Amino acid sequence: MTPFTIGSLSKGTGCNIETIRYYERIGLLPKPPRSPGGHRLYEEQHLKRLTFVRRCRELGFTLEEVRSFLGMVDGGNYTCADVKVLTLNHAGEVKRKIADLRRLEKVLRGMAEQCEGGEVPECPIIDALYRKAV
Amino acid sequence: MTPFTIGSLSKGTGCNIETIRYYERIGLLPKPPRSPGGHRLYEEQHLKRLTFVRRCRELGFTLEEVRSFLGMVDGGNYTCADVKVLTLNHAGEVKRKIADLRRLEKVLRGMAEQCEGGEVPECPIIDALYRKAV
DNA sequence: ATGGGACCTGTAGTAACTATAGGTTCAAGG
DNA sequence: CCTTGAACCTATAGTTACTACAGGTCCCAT
Repeated sequence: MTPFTIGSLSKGTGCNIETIRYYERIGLLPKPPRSPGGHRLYEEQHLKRLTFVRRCRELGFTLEEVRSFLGMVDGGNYTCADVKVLTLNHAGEVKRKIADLRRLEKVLRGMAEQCEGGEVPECPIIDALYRKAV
Repeated sequence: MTPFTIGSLSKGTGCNIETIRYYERIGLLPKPPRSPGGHRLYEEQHLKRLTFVRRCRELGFTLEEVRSFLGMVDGGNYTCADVKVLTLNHAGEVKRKIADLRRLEKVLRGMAEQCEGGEVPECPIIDALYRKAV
């Protein structure tokens, strides 16, 4: 259980060093103790917390949402129901985003289909962009 | 064919005024002529160009991609094939993004399912975030 | 001629990092 | 013990694509 440096924390979490310092600056991670020379010294708890943050980010939660998760956890004043609501809301947003992107892909492929891809500068895609509504 | 103001251009395209000025600043839209008092005066061509830009943005192209479309159009040195490649590449990216989000939604719903939503502070979602890999 | 809405410029703020400059500390090899 | 170079430090600026001021000017209908 010897403390480790920011470089090790970075490797252990896959989170890059600048980002770790950034999280500390905005108050998402606690200020860790320092070595006599001023280097940050981390322990297991920091690694866990940062892992939590990164996982939330991978799931598409904003830093503010992560902050409120952490606030609940730190305060111990959350209920399972609270967390479930946040999670399902977020899942709903993701679903909407998927629907948007699906529509988008369809439009793009539709445009490309009308295009013969020849060596001429008359292109139905460009025309579509100039004229058609999405 | 009388020239119109930035407010009308904004209404005609659904693009907000600050954004129009921003596009001009970064060289995506040409600097239009001005009234004696310094107000911007637009014509049909500007409206078409801005519509093109907004449509590309709705389709998820970055401003740099839009810039290269416009460069091709302005230079007249593009072929239908060029445009098709860019479009299909972009469609591929969108497809990948959809796949990611689908995986994401599944994880989120899976986590929520394991949660009874009770009034207790022991929450399987929080546990999952602390422990499981995505 | 006057009031107020539309316009002007320039700057700063947003999210979530990433990158750079210019300096200090640490640990391993000689 | 000393040196060297990798890893660390701070502070600031840049990224994308806008958006939001502040503080002023213009235009046009009454």
